[in-house]
Parts: sequence; C-alpha cells; structure tokens
Amino acid sequence: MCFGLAFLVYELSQSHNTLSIVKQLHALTIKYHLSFDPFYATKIIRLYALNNDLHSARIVFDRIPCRSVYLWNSIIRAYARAHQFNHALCLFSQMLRTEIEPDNFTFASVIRACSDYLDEVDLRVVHGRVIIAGLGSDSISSSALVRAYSRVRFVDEARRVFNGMPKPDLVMWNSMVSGYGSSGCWDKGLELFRRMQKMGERPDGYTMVGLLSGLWEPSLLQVGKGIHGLCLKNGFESYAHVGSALVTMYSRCGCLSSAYGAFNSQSLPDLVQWSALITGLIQSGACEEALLLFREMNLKGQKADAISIASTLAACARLAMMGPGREIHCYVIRHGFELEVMVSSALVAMYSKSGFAGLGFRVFKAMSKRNTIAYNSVISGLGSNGLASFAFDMFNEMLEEGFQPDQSTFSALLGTCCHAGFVKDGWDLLRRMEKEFNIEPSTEHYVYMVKLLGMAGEFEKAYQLIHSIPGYTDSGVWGALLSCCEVHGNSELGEVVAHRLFEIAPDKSAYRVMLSNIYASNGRWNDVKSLRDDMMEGGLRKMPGLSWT
DNA sequence: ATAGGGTTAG
Repeated sequence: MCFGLAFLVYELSQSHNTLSIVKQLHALTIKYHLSFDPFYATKIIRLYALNNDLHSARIVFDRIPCRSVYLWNSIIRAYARAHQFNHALCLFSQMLRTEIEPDNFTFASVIRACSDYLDEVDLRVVHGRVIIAGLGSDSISSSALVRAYSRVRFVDEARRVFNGMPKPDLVMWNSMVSGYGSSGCWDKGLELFRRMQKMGERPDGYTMVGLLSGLWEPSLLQVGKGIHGLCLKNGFESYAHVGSALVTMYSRCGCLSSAYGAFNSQSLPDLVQWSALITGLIQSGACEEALLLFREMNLKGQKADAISIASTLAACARLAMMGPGREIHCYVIRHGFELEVMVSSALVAMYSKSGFAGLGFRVFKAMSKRNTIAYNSVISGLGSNGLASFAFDMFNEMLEEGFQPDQSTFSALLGTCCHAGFVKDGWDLLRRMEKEFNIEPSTEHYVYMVKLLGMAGEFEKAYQLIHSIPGYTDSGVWGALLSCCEVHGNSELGEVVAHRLFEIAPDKSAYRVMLSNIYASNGRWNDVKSLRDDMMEGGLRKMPGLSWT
C-alpha cells in the first residue's frame, strides 16, 4: 500500500481536518477509484459538511449512482446542520421515492429541519412516517420529536411522545426537560427532573442546561440559585455550556453580580460565555459596561464572531454612540464580517439610531445578502429619521425581492407614518397587514395608529379605533391617546381617558402628570391643585414638572 | 440522536 492510500484511510477517520485537506482527500479517493464507493463518499460528504462546503458535498452526492442509507443521511444532515432546510426536506422526499428506507438517523435530521423551518402540521406528517417505519419507540427519532414538538410550542404533544417510551434513556429525559425549559414551563421541567432522579437516572450537564434555560425572570432567581447549587454539587459547573447557561440565567433574572460570579468562576471563559455576559449587561441597560467588556475580551485575545459583534453593536445603538460603533465597523470590514446579515443589520441600526440614516442606508446598499430583519432595520432607520418616502421604497423593494414582512416590519412602517404624519398610509398599512399578509396587529401597532390619529387631531377616529380592538383594555393604547390629548390640550377627552387609565393602572403616576398638564394648558388651576392633593394622599410626594406652581 | 451567547421593531 502506497503512502497516499494510508494517508487517506487515516485522515478519513479524523474529524478535525481543514477544507484544503478534505479537498486533497477527495482527490485521493478519485485517484484510487474509490470515489463511487458509498463508504468513502459518505466520509467525504461528512468532512465537506463539517467544513461548511455544502456545494462540494452535494457534487459528491450527485455523482454517486448507488446510494446507501448512510449516504442519504450524510447529505440530509449536512443541509439540516447548515439550516438549509428546504434542501434537506427536498432530498428527503427524493429519498422516499427510492427503494432505500429511511432509518432513525434520517428521521432525526429531517425532524430537526421541521422544527426550525416548518410548522406543527408537517411535523405530524413526519411523525406519522416514523410510526409507519416502526420507529415509534426508537429513542433517537423520538427524542428528536420531543425536541421538535417543544420548539414549535406543542409541549403536550412532546410529552405524549415521551410517555410512549417504555424506558426513556438519558437523552430522552434531557430532551423533555429542556423542552419544558424552552416552552416556559420551568416548574414542569423541575418536576420531571425529580421524577428522573427518583427512577435512578443520573442527570448530566445537558439536564442542567435544560432546567436553567426555562428561568427567564427575576422572580425565579431563587430557583436558579438552587439549580446552580446542584451543578456545583455534581461538578457540572466546569462544563462550558453549563457555565454560559448560568451566566444567561442570572442576567435574565436581573442578578448581574451573580452573572459576573458565574463568569469569573470559569478558568478560561470562551466566546459564548463572554457574549452571554455582554448581552446580559445590555439587557439590564448597562451598555457602557458592555462596551468595556467587549474591549476587554478583545484585549484578552478572545476573537469576536458575528453574534458577539451584532450584540455589541446593539449596545452602541442604544447609547446612540457613533464612536465605538464606527470602530467596530472598521473591525467588521477588516475581518470580513460585513458579509454576515446579522452584523450588517446591526450596523444599519447603529448608524440610524445615532442620527446618520444616510450612513446606515449605505451599509444596507452594500449588503450582498439580505433578509427580513435587514429590511426591517433599514426601513425603521430611514423612517425614524424622517425619510418616509425612502422607507416606503425599501418596503416595496423588499416585497419585490420576495421577503415576507413580519410584525416588526409593520411596526417600523407605522412608526414611519407617525414621524411623517401620514394618516392615510397608516390606515392602508393596518388594513394590508391583516388582509394581504395575514399578520394580526398587536398592541404596539394600535399604539402607533392611535398616536398617528391623535397627533393629527382626529380624536374621534382614534377613540373609535381603540373600541374596535378586541380586548381593548390594554393601557398602552389609552396612554398613547392621553399623550396626544396632552399635546393638543384636549381636556374633554383627556379627562375621560385619564380616568379610564386610573382604573386600569392606578399606580401609574405618569398619567396623573399628563392629566395635570392638560388642565394646566387650559388654565384650570383648581383642577391641577386637587389632582396634586390626590397624589399627595396617595403617597406620591413629588410631582414632576409642576414645581413652579 | 440532546446542550450555551443572537441582529430589526417595541
């Protein structure tokens, strides 16, 4: 056996090859007439996929006439991993038309594609096929099903699959626990966790991450601390994934000191842990601190990636700080991150929020790949800087390019109308989003619409609109109307709305201030006084904006 | 076959 073949056989068993080595290996399989052998082809496809060269992987696949299950699985898994779900599913349906039967690994990949790309209905179809194939109690395809049903918010269906397993293995338990976690049922996750322990199944790091992922708010801090304790007791806190789940959990629960603590207890924090902490700081409003931390990360030699850059740019945007934003932009250009849609969308927002919509627009124009979020970003950037017609142009372009607008698109567009005072366009959009795009307007869309009408002085219409909203008790829309009354000094309607708000949200002193401003602008000083006395009784001692009376 | 950080709108 010559050197080349020995090299080939050895390297094929390694998974940490670079793309150039994979290409050499591929060439060797051709040289030794092994390129049509399904075994070698499967390996080559897997290696191309691991190195993100799906194109080459596909070429190899297409050239093999005699395809084994393994070969099909490797190409389907490659597409599913790369989030190219349409390709994955397309290949799956091709496979169903051959005499090769899909196995549990095929189903696992396809189910993964369904949960990220398709909906519950498609998932049920695939589920049916799993059962027909006799894999109903196979743990590999069933745990994929549990995960997928949880991701599309059908936890109960996930539980049914779980219950159908005579003896769930650890992966199965973990999938169900994290299914509960990601669906916001942390208490059910914990219950399942206890049952699992009672049945003698030992949890591992995955279990802990699943439990932690369900803790989203400050009231769950104690629960989180309890789970942290369990991690410490079992030595799981040294796992990188557990570490970053802890950092995230503490930030979400509003306990930044503990987030820092979890971060610092990692001997060598990795990129994900750094960005978990940075994001935690941004969400708690500590944006300057987040920027400093990003710099510290770079100084420590940890290279940033698209996700951490995009998050940090969001901090610059919130601070409306061009300085650091531009610096990061330079870094982005030097390292080629402007090709990442996520990064460029964040850049557009950063420039726009700093008041330089033109620069944002230029970044957008230079993007080679776009998506709905990128369009949302540029539309709101232009619109919120008073460039309404440009914003509408981009909306039309987005539709021509075939991108689906979403809730945020319409928020951005209605916000644009507010800035420009385009009442008619506002009505148009509100109608189109429901009729043409099947998106139900949410409270914030109505808030924009009410503001738009109220600012134009069309109080009647605004009031009617609020009454036409199903379940119109939300304080947001009334607050918007009240602030319009404040601007216009409309005390007749203002009084009605304010009293309504006092009923819905009695503790909101802001509404009392607004009402008092309305009284003041009408010279009704006695009403101003009595409102203030009311507030004093209610324990609200300070009344901002009225210290001069 | 299971796990961590995510850009837009608000």
